[in-house]
Amino acid sequence: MGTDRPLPDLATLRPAGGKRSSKRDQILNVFLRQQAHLSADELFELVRREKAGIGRATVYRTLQWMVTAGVARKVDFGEGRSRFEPSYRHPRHFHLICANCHRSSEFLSSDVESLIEEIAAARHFAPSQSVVQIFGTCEECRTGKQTPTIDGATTELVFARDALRMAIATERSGLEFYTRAAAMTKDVRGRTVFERLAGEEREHLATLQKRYRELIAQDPQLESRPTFLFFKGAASGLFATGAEQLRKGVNDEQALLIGIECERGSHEFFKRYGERFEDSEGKQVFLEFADEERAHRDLLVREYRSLRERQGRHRRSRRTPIAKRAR
Amino acid sequence: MGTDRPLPDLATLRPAGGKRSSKRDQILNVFLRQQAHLSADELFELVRREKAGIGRATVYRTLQWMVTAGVARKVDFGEGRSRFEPSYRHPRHFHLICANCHRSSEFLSSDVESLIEEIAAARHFAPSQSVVQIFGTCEECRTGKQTPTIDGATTELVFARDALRMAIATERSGLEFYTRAAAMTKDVRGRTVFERLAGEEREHLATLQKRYRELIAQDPQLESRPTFLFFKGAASGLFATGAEQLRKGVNDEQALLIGIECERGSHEFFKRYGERFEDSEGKQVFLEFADEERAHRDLLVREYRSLRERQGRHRRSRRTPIAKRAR
DNA sequence: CTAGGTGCAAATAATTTGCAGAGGC
DNA sequence: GCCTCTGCAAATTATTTGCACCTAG
Repeated sequence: MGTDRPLPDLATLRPAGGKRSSKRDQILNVFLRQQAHLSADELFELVRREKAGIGRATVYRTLQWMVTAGVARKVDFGEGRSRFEPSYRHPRHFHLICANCHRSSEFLSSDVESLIEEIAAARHFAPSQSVVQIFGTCEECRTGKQTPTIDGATTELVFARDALRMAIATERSGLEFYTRAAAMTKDVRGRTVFERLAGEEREHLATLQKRYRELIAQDPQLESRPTFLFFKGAASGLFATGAEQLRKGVNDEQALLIGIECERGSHEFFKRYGERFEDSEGKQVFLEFADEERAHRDLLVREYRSLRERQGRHRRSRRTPIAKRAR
Repeated sequence: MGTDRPLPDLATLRPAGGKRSSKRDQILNVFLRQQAHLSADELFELVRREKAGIGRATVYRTLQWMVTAGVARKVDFGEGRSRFEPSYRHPRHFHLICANCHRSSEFLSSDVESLIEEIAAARHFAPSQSVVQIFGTCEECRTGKQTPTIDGATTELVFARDALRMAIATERSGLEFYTRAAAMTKDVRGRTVFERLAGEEREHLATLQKRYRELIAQDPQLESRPTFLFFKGAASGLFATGAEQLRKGVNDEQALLIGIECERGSHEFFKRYGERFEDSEGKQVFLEFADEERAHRDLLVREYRSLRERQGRHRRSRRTPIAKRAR
């Protein structure tokens, strides 16, 4: 398990501020291979087991340095000593901590993050890091029965799974939006655009689902593992609201504008989230999806311009069209 | 300042599990008078200043006991030592912690709380306590200029202020809802009910605003102090959604049902929040408001029943699609 | 009378520091 | 050669414990 996980390039991770060092690399190496939250002393033990002659103080000093360098993050579960975790994978994440078995499990929540940002902004506070810890009793300690978990070895997979789930939900909602928009658009060209987008969504949906199935195949338990990434907006968000607006009745132009707005928002979201993470399948999914959304938006924008132009031409008498291709 | 803040009854706070004790009361007393987050040693210093002959160990033991007894809460700001805060005032609250000046400031957020609950539920985790800490730089450290703060002496006032603000926002939104509902309701009796409710909202709104002004008069800076209680749903929540639905067009019966739903939700929220806190003006506001919402809901329910009854009587001549309400 | 509370000093535990020597640039 | 890193041991800091003594019920 796990030792074969691709480690990030040490040179990249170790920023300026210290000498090349030999021992540091040793310690860093051992540290990065771990998947649990280590205490300084546990790390010391591990290091000494691999190579004798490294002092405890050095481990402490190296940990300090790793934290200031941003390679490691210090977490405090209230045990009276600090634990450390590599920070390269998920820049921000939060913890569920079982008061009984002392194990911790991680999660991401873009909803919590944005609330925190809002609150900080309201207080004119410049946030640098936030800690969210939910203490309580885990399912296993409560019911006794063992349930699939997310450990270091599976985090990547689960993250990818959740990214895909979000993308699929958004895609579904987009498909519904475009289908509805196509059905109600009067302008022929506009309708064609919506139909084309609906088609693309359908196609891409199929791709995503295939990819999802492939991912699932990598770990038979993957689907039953707990949610890692919480985000309420994916399915119930932009496109759903857009479809809602369509239902109330709008004209062709408005439908296009709504579509543009949805794609823009969706693109922003996926891009922002995708950029937050280190290389991984999940990041990939986010970024690809962001790209697709932008392409769609561009298409809609072109169509919107064209519609306006044709309307303008019609409204006046007839003028020579200037086929301006945006990009 | 501040020593005259009414202290909660010691007998109530000190639960079974220990002897009457004399020193403990001393320590507890000093502790409860404080408004800052004390470290064990700081408390020891304070206690020894008031009465010599109390050992450091006793302070530590008493703090431990206070925590298990639920009188105090242990907070960890990552300084390598624990701090403690009395837990009687706000059962749950979170912290903004300035990494520069090491001061911390508190906030409440029902939004964060509910997200946390959702996440815990999704993970089948039974949460008991949650910690949210936002580390960063406070406004004062960043800009140098001093801004009004929330300290122990003003927390109660600010909490009451925010409770009132929420109530006022909800009331406003309710007023709009009922005004709109009254305007579009065809049934005379139903319209009268909506008008009456609109009237009540208007009246209560005036009361709340008066109360708000009185509160503000107690502290000239009160209005400019930062937000303590974050809750997005108050103004933009239930009633606003309800009004939105009205705008889309509904019949009398549906309008009543929407009203009932809004009042129910609103009542639940204010009740739940009101129950969470120790005696204070803010709690008062929440509970009173909860009561009012329930009264309104009851009125609407009665009216709804009456309408159904009357419709039943004239069933054959009226076009009455009976919207089945599940839930 | 007796269980639990208390002070003091000593013990732990986690982490830091002083200092002489080693190693990278 | 200079400056930083490193190991070791000693120091510091926060907190706990052992133990003889006290006090409320």
